[in-house]
Parts: sequence; C-alpha cells; structure tokens
Amino acid sequence: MVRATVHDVARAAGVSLATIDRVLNRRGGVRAATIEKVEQAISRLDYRRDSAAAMLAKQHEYRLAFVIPTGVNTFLSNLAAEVRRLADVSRADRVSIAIVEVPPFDGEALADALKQLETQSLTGAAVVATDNSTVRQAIDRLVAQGVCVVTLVSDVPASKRAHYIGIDNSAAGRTAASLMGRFLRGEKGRVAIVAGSMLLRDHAERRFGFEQVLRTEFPDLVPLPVVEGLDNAAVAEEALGAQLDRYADIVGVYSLGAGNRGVIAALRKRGLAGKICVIAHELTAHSRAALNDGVFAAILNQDPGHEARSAIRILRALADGVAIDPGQERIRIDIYLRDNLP
Amino acid sequence: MVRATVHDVARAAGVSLATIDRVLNRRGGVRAATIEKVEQAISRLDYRRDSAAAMLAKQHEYRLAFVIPTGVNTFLSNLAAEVRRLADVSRADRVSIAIVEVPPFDGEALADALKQLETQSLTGAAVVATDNSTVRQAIDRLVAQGVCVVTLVSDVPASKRAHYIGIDNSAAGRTAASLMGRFLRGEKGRVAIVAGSMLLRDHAERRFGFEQVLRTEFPDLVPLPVVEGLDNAAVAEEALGAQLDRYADIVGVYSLGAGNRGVIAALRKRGLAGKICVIAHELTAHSRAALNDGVFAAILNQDPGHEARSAIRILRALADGVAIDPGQERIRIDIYLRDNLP
DNA sequence: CTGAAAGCGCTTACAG
DNA sequence: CTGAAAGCGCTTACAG
Repeated sequence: MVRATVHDVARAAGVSLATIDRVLNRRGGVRAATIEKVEQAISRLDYRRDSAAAMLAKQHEYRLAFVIPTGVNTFLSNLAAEVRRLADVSRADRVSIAIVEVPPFDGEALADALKQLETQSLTGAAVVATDNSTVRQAIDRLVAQGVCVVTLVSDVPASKRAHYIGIDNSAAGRTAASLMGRFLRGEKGRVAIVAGSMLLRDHAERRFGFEQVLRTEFPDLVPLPVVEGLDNAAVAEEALGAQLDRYADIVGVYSLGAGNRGVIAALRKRGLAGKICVIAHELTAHSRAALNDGVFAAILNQDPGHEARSAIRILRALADGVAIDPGQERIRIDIYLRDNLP
Repeated sequence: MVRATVHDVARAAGVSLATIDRVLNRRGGVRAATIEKVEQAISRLDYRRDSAAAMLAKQHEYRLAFVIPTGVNTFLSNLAAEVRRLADVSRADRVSIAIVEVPPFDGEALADALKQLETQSLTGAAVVATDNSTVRQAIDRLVAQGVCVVTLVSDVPASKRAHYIGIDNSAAGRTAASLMGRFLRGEKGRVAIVAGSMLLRDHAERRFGFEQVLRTEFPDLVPLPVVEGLDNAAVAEEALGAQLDRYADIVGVYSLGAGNRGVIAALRKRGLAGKICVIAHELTAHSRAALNDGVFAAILNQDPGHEARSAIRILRALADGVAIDPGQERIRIDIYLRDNLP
C-alpha cells in the first residue's frame, strides 16, 4: 500500500486540490459540509501531509539572529561556535543565521544591538540577555515588530519573549548545594561563592537555590558573601584568594559561572587544590582538566549544542505556528563526575 | 540576494541539470574538467542543495522496525511508548516504524523475531538485544540482507551492527560507585547489588564499572554477590531481603536495572528506607517517588525519548549515507537528585 | 560522457 | 465558497 497524496484525497472527497489545502491548513472560507467530506476522506485514506513537499511549496525562509555576549567567557564562545556550525548546515533547510556579538555585562550595548535587529526583517532572534528594563523593553519592541524572540541561557521572564531555552538555574543551585552537602557530610565550615556578576539572572538564581538548600538542609555549611569575577580570571582569583586568606575554615567553593580559571589559580597557589570541595558550572577545557585532577568535585553543565539546536527548532516552530516536543527541548542540568565525562 | 538553485549553477557552469546532479551526488561518469567547472560555479554562487526539494524528488521511503523486549519493565515500556509517539509524527517524513515486542531475557525468541524481519524489506532496525551468539548471528544475517541495524540500550559489540545507541554502561557503574562512595564518606560496610539479569550486557557492564571503582577507591565498601530480579518485583524483593536479613552492615544498595520496586519494598518492610544509600537506574514513576521520599539517594537515567529520536535519525543517516552529528547523538548518563528532577 | 523533460506532493495566486 | 494551473528545487529514467 502506497501513501495517499492530496490528489487521492481530492478525488475521494470530490473536490479540488485547493480545497484540500484550505482544509489541511485551516484557512477558512470552506463550507462546513465540504470540510466534513474532506476530513472523512483524509481519515479513510489515512492521509498524512508530506513535510518535504509542503516545505518546498511554501518557500518559507527563516532569517534568524543569535545575540551572544562574547569576550573571554569560554562557555559562551563554545555556544557561539555551535551556532556557527549549525548555521552552515541549516542553510539546506532555508534557515539563515546571523551571529551578533555584544560586549558582556552591558545592558545598553545589548539593547542597542536589539534595536539594530528591528530593521532586518527577521523571522526570529535568540538572545543571551541580561535582565534589566532597557533590555526588556528592547525585547518587547522586537516582539511588537513581529519577530519571534526567545531567551537563551539566561531568561528575562518579564519580557514578551515567547520562550526560554536553558536550564532551571534555581534547580541547578539547589543541586550544587545538595551535592556539596553530601560530599562534605560531617564537616562544618564556610562556603565561598564565586559568580560572574549578580546582574545576570542565571547567576542570581543559582545563588538563590544554592543558599536556600544550604541553609535549610546543611546548616553546618555557612555561605560567605558572593564574590564577582566579571569574566576576568585575575579578578576572581584575587577576590576568592582574599576570602581564603581570611577564613581558614572554608570547606567548599561554589563556582557558579565563568570564574573557573580564577578559582583554580587561587586554590593552587595556596596548596588547597583537592582539599576543598569545589562544585563548578559549565564543562570547558579548563573545568574538565580540573575535574580530572581532582580539583573540582563535580561540574554542572548545560549542553551548548543542545541549546543551539533547540533554539533553531523552537524559532522555526514559532514561525510556522506548529507545536514543539517539550521532552526534546528541555535543557537538562548535566552533572559530571570524573566517571561520566563525555 | 536570493538563494541559488541548480538552474543557476547549471547556467553558470554551462552544463545541464543532470550533470549538476551527478556532481552533487558524486555519481561518477563525469569528466574531471566538467566536475571542476561545476564545483567552481557552486562555490562562486555559494550554492547549497535544498533538502526539502531533494527529499521530495528522491521519494525515499524509510521502513524501520524497533525490536523491544516488553513485559513489566517500566523503562522499556516507556521507550516503546516514545517510539510509538514518534512513529506517528515521523510519517510526515516518509518514515514508517513497526514495533516488534519480544519476551524479555529470551535470546531464542529475539533471534526468531529478527529472522522474521528478514522478509520485510526493511531499511533499518533498532534492537534492544541480549548479547549471545544466536542473537549476534541473527543480527549479522539481517545486516547481510542489506538492512541497517543499530543496537539500542544494550550493545552487541561483536555483531556487525552499524551503531550502538545508549549510554556507556561501565561509566554508569563507575559513576554510581563514585556517588555512593562520597555519599557514604567515612562509613564501612557491605553494598548489595540488584540486577535484572547478568545475561544482559548493559547490566554486566554496570556491575563491572561499579565494582571496579568500589574496590580501587572505596575499599571500606564491600560489594556482595549480585542478586538477579529478572524483571520480577517479588524475586528482587526476596533476594535482596535475604541479604538484608543476613548482613546487618549493609550501608548501600546499587539497583542497576529494573528491580526498583522490589528494592523499595524490601527496604520499607525492614524499616530501612532512607537509612541505606540507594543508587538506582532509570527514572520511572516508582523511582521518582522513591527519590522524592528520600528512599533513593540518586537515580542514573538514560532518556528514552532521546534514544528513540536518535535511533531514527541514525538509521535514516545510515540509509542515506550521510554523516551524523556525534554531539547530538551521544546519550548522556543523566544523574538525578531530588533537586534537578525534570 | 552529457542533456531534455517529466515528475515528486504540496501551495499559491488568480479567476470565477 | 470553489477550482484549474503553474511552480517550488530537486532527481530520475531515457535517449543520444
């Protein structure tokens, strides 16, 4: 038995191709009785629209932009590299992707970049955003122009973005605390927290989740004030170093974003590498080496390849008005020990 | 600027469409000088083949079969359900999927089922296999008939299967041991190991990795002989129960496959739930509840949705002779704590 | 070794 | 409210 086509359905229903198409795509302007006839024929013939033929005939073009803060941040460089790679293969599917790089921690620059996008008749944009009102307004303006906008890695929930693609950062913070609490079973002491910037929502949420679980479940572990590395290894190293020098009872470090190189250096210089329980975020060349050397106890990761693919799929689905598969798009909080490293 | 088509390339190179197609698909029978001209034109025009048009014109049909042992095993039922769901949506892409259910732990029945497939002119088959010589030969015969075969969840590495889709099970076992060793820091005692069947390669590999790390890194934790549950909760419960009754110093349980219900029951009946560190495999309704209740300390998981999608993508890529994206197809060893549950 | 023409299964103006 | 016809960008026999 061979697949039924629109021609078969048209013949069976006694109508033309155009009418079949109107019913299939719910374009309206068809008598209820005719719709009924067509739907009968569809289910009788077990018809299913061929997606390749539909794609070809529709001549849709998807113009996408990815806005990514870049600098020395290895995770974001990896993400940009994945997007670049996918941009190349996606051309075969009529998807063109521009990567817009912006300076990190700079809401004004980001808002400017988004404003630039307004003139480019984009289908959609994926934005690794800082969360403040300037950025939120810039996102909402883009959406108002008819551009599908999704946030990537860090969310701006108050904006009109259609979707957020990234991990649940509070859950990630809670997971880090749970792991640290168990790994340090029976110990008492302070825990240092190194972030990139508290202006980043993802970092703020991780901290929130982490401290929440530490306070309620592991009261013997006392969090220190957060230290900000600002994507600068020297800054992170110095700030964590000052805490390490001041408090002799630091038993854990939560490196919740982009400060891994500084953390490693600060520990090594003081002979503390491997003696303090360190949980870090994002699997990069540096963090992987630290995990293998026993300097890090665990790494929480989000897969940049998955995030890039997911963003493209979701932006296309939004543009086409079709459903997405939530299971496929959920970005997992990967936990890596030395033993399950890819 | 609008996308170049084969017509543009043909005009630019001064040849016909057929020749462009021969070069694009490396069919041979084209003069070197002509190939050169065409390739020049392609790169000059920055041409990229439209995949929807190619799909439509080629009229490929992908006839796939998934062979899955079913019974009371929740994980495999979930996997079959995912495949069923994808079978429906894949019809739009000319992929038809049959699900063949076989009894569990039965190499003969599996080999018979594979033999049945030989007559069905399949494009490809994904098999959740037991590893023995009968099954291996049945796989090799299918491959010899020109069917693309991949193993799913559990590998048969000595066979001619083109690909294995699933987690690295030794690494999963090592990960379980690492977690347990750290969660039980400072404790001494025995560790029970509950498997489905040691005839399953995935279970054997998990045990291997687990004992390896326990012996070398956590010598205070002594593994007991493996108990086999055979996908039967009562059997698993009784066998583990016997060990719990006999040894008062059991501090951990590694439930490495399909015995979770029995494990939970055995612990609960003895008032040991939450007092022993249990690491289990596969996220199901039962294991999720146990994790939330504190009966399980962690769950290692492989995502059945990912495995099903990956199997379909890989079988299609094998049939078309195109490359796969290894990053997208790698099945991760998910680690779930209560805090990062989806 | 190369080309002209038909066809894949949809969608899209356009006409009525 | 409905239909006839052209076209999307490839691939495929077939002919030479």
